[in-house]
Amino acid sequence: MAGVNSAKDKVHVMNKYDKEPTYAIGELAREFDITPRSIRFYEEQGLMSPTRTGQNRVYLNKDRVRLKLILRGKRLGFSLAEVKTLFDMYDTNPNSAVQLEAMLEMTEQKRAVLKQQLEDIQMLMTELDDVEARCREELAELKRGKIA
Amino acid sequence: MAGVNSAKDKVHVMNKYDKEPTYAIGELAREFDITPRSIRFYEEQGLMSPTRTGQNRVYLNKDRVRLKLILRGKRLGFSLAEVKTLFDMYDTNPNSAVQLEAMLEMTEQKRAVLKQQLEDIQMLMTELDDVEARCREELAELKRGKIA
DNA sequence: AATGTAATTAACGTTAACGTAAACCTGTAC
DNA sequence: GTACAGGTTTACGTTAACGTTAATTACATT
Repeated sequence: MAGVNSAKDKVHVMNKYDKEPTYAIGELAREFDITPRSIRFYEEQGLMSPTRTGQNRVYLNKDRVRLKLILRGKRLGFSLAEVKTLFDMYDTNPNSAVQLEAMLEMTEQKRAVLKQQLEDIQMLMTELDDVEARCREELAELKRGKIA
Repeated sequence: MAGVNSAKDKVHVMNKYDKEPTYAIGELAREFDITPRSIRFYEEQGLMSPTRTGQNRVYLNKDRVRLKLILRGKRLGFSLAEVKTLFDMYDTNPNSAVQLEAMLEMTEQKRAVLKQQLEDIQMLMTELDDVEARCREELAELKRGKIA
């Protein structure tokens, strides 16, 4: 359905004195450079629940914020399931100590993973240095005619 | 088949004066804390080719080293396919000038990728720092009773 | 009326890296 | 002489995060 955000449509969800902006799925998709399919998938996983106009999804600011948080979580290396548990906690008991500590625990975990990756990368880099040095040496010898 | 590494079996692959150690699949699996299934899978993907005693796989030191490299590559986020191309490059014509040049080019590429990954990880870490700091602050305020 | 654009649901496809039977063989130990 | 421990192949199952049709609906424009 086109024109979800046209003036005519918006009459259904807000009036002249209540103009919270709404978004169609395509708009959000473009804004965050993802596909509508992804957004529907997030909903299917229980990460969002936009309202409807007829059968069309209508997103409010809170939904947009949620989407932003989902993507941010993904960038941080959280799975959708992990993001969902955070959301669920926030939904049932916002800003509780329990929730904050859960968040801290998760970030600690990710930090450990990242630390391991850093060490591995540094090890591989020195190994690359080795391989490269040996390559250059063999090449030099080849060109000096010492081999072949 | 049990006892691949028994003295009797080893007669087939080495004598009193040539004692390169051999490993059964289960030994390597335990040593690196993976399953035999994984090791067979790596072979299926062309990453290793252990010798056989009858139908049983027998691993030499070079195979063990390969396995170690595979696992390190995985920890670094390389796919098995990527690890394989690296192996293939090293295996084919290790001494030709052309191959050496190609290898150098490849290591340069990998180095660039690793550098990018390093930067990404560092960015993620600072983002995690941010999130964590805000969490701790909110927690502190909670405990000071400033928020119910 | 026809065309175009955006939306919907349903459901199967994809990729990587294995997990998990099932059915078999076989040397070693009790 | 049989049970066990470990090995074998073959092949289908699993997970995450979507991609990709397909078939349909509905509004907007020409």
